[in-house]
Amino acid sequence: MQIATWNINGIKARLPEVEYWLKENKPDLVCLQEIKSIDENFPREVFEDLGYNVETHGQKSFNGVALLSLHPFEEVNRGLPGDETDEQARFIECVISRPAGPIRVAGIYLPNGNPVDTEKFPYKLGWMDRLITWAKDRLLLEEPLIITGDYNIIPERLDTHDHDAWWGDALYRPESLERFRTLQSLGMTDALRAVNNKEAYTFWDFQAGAWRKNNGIRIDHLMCSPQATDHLESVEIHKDVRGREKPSDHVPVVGHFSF
DNA sequence: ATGGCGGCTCAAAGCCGA
Repeated sequence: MQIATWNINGIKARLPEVEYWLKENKPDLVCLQEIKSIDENFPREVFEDLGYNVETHGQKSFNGVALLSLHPFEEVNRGLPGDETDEQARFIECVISRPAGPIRVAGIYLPNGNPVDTEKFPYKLGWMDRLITWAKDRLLLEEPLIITGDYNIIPERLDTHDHDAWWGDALYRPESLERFRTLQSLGMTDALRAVNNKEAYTFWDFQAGAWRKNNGIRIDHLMCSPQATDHLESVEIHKDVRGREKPSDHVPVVGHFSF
């Protein structure tokens, strides 16, 4: 089974690319971030025609996440618990069923958090604290659990082209990394890093020739519970997608699992 | 990154992302 994450930076602008990529790769389950669309305007029929079940948690102009699955959804939950006042659409969770049992997947768009001297940074940290609380609860189920999406976290030095340029940014500083480490210490494994100990980026800025110069960072992750990690076979970063016509600034990351 | 690009929007210039 292939489970993928992709921050598409706007479904309206990216629909032809997403459609092309799905046809080429036929992943079982895709978590999309930054659909930048309300639920009513999401082009679900396009994906349904390709055989996908579609669930969205949209928002006007900004954020918004979606799930596309070739397998029926057994359960879908929208919004990260823990703060009733949070109106940003950044979390959607589902359960799909396989003969061997359920597989639980959460698609997340973790807040960027910049600039760090504004309310955006504590919002990011609070969101991560809520994610940790939620993950602790879900891990008690001892199911295959994959929390995947745009984490807006650079896990380590190997994941940036320029440590000095990024260190101190909301994506790469102690308060953010401490919380990412907490998630790891709970038993969530960084799938890419578990199978590949080399430089591997998932994002290149639109600006300053970042793609041309390979000035990238790795911020899109598949974090796997022990029961999911047991079935992890490989992880592919579809880097070529960044070089296509009218690309997103993120590329798809695909986990291959033996379930 | 003192933001150069790109997407979004009450549709021009401003907000947002990372």
